[in-house]
Amino acid sequence: MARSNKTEYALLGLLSLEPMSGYDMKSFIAQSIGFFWQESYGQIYPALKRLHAQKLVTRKVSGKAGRPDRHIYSLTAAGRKKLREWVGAKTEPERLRHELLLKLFFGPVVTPEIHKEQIEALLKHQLGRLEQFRQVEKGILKEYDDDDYYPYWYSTLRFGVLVTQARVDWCRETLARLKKIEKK
Amino acid sequence: MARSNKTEYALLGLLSLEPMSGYDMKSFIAQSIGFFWQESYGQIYPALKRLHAQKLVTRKVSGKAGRPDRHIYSLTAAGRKKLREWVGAKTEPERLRHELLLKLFFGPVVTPEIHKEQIEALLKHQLGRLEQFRQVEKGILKEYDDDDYYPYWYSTLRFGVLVTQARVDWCRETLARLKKIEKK
DNA sequence: GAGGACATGTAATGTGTTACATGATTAA
DNA sequence: TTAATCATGTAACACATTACATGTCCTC
Repeated sequence: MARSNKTEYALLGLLSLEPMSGYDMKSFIAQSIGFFWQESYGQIYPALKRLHAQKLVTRKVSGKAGRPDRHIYSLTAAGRKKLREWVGAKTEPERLRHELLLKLFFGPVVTPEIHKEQIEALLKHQLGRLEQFRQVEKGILKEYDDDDYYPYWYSTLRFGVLVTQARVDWCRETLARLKKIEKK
Repeated sequence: MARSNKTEYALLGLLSLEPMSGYDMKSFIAQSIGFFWQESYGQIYPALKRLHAQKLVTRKVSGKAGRPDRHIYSLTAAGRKKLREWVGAKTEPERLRHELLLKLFFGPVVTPEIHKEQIEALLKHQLGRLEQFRQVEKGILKEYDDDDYYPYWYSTLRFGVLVTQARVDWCRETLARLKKIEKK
């Protein structure tokens, strides 16, 4: 493993679903795993070049009239092997860097009112996401019910639901705690 | 705001608690907010230099025999003002980059057994953290009960407890789901 | 005619960790 | 005697986002 470039593994993973271009990858990510993973073109295109140089993917150029060429990448056997190794390798737990919690930690430097505004904004945001997850949950049930991928994709969605719900609960209990401070 | 350097605000915040050195900051962070915020010396020392150049902090050098000099920084009025502005400013929601979820999303590329191992390792880790949080919760109740900071520090801790508990729940339900796949 | 989708790519910039450099004191 | 703690700082490297560059087609 050593210094593993996670972007490269993410792209290999996407190609294990189906052959696609860098452009496809960006929009696929946005529509599916965007809430826990994101990549920019500035990462994707150089990474694809490196993967191609290592023969972990193949490239086919397909041109349509009046459209820029599409570079369609496919996984090679070596690429699939590399992907499998990564999936099986030890995963370091994520580190948070949570700006709102940091602000809250320095509490008395501002009024409780200001912290309340911050948390209300976060709560609103999380409730919106929760609603989105519920919508996706419905969609996934109808479309993919019998697919091999279904339990895996459903599991990632459930992560979103459970963690977002926990964050919503936290916002509410923290708002209540801040109200108590104001009364003093 | 524009391009705000979060490290600098974090350090201003720490100095709002009490004057301290860069070295102090690193260890303070590790013992308190480390689970949602971290800084390295490579960030801290240059940031302190910049804050000093902007007169947001003052520096006093205190030397003890046989020990390297300590540079003790304190917040200036301008620094405190800057800190308050940041706390009140809009906070962008955090973005996750969750490697384990990414691996899971590519599910059928390996056996369910491999995903189970991954999630069991995560579960073990999260349970350890949960236990730590419970210990800190006890400690905080005894020591800081009547402090101005108490509700704020307690709130950050509660975030850890609630979100970690949600992750634990997720691990368990996902393990159950993976078992069903194996049976097929 | 303005803006967005399509499509690939590089450059600049920001931001973060790790390794290196120095060197005394103290505890195992 | 080996390692950890104390203490500051720089340099190298890794990784990510955003801006820039190019250019057509299609929709409002």
